[in-house]
Amino acid sequence: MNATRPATAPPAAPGNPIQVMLEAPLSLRERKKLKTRQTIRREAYRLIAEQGYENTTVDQIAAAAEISPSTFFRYFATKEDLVLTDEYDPAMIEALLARPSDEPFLRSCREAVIGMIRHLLEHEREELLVRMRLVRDVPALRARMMDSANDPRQLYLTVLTRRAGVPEPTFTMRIAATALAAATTETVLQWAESEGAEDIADLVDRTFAVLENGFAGL
Amino acid sequence: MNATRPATAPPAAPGNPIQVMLEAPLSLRERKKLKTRQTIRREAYRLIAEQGYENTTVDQIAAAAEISPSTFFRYFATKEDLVLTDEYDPAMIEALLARPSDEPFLRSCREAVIGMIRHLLEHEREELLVRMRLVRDVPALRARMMDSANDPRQLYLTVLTRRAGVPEPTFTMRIAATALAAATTETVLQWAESEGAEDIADLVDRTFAVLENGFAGL
DNA sequence: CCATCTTTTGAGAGTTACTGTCATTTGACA
DNA sequence: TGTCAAATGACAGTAACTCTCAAAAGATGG
Repeated sequence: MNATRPATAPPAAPGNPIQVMLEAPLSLRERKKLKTRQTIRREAYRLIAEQGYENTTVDQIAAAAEISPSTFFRYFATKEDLVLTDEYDPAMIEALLARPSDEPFLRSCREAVIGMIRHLLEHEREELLVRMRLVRDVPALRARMMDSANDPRQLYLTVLTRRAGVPEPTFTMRIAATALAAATTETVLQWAESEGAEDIADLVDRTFAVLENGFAGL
Repeated sequence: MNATRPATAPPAAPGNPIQVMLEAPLSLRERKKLKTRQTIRREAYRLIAEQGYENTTVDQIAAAAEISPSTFFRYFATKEDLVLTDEYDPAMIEALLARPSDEPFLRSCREAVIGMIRHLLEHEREELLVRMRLVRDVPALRARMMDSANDPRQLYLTVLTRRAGVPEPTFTMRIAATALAAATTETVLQWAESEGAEDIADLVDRTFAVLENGFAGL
């Protein structure tokens, strides 16, 4: 995560660590890679917006991005990853681990989730909405969204395990992480359902209220 | 079996409704269909046990079941459906609706889930274990398992909505159904993880304990 | 039992997401 | 500038589906 390893004196960049990480000095190669990745995504979203997800083929996307289809799969393992991949997990883990470890886990999560979402709303609200709409509408995406590789479950599990200082997660932790991941994901989907009209922080609050109260009143 | 003619006076068959439903007079056509379906599944499981899920092609399954590949897809919309399709939802819904409607929903669920699982263990423990092992090991299956079409989420949602006597599920209900579905599915997967050694009823109890107590102690 | 209608099936061709290989290009670095 | 490693493109292949159409088999009315 620091300089490209190119031991060639990266210029010191002060500021918050995330910024630093994002604006780290990149070699020409890596700048190109990043640019290609962005181009692919941009062209893909454009085509998908025009024609729909299923009607847009990888070949079309590759053509629009001016790369070969082979190259597409070097950037995204599957077509679904175009929509499902993000890079927030490390930040989430950090935010969660930063909370006092004697705080109830649900509370830690609520704070971390709300913090993350605030950040997303500020910086890429539109993209988030587009993505969630797609996940909402395309069955293949909805399914994959819940896959353990891509979803927050592993994240919660990691944090729970580390907080408890045990080597392996317990049964209870697995259940908690799974339920929590499903609930938070569903919350964002419900926000997309309202086309972003609802206050997502409020929705998150209501979600955690259900969980904290043991599903009371149902 | 008898009555090749469903339209005219099916013989009254007393007994429990499920039995009746299952042993209903079937036309020759329908009996054949059922048999084909069973053959496909049996041959598929056999091949999968020998070669693994990914290495077993639909063409192989079709050949083993002595049908054409086209026909395979008339019986199972996708290869995944071979493993993921079951017919327990109606019984689950009934069991849930049969519980007193002033009972806390979580308690109703626990009872219904345990009842259903007891039934499964008695009648098809091995098949359940095989299926859950597959779901556990094959990413594509794990992913699809969580898809709203195949999972218990819709089921819980239906019951919650009907119990409340409202036309549309509320946000809270959606969250609850989602979390609950994820938790129960994960429980069965964890049971498969132990190769069926753990007492599944005990696992279910522990799962509901986590949910009822608002994830306390984590 | 026959004639007709409907459902089920098989054959085959086509699409698309993905995989693997190999030669060529391009940036890194000395 | 020359050498090496990473990135790319061209190409061939696989397997899960989809569609269409004609043949086979069960259902139905006489």
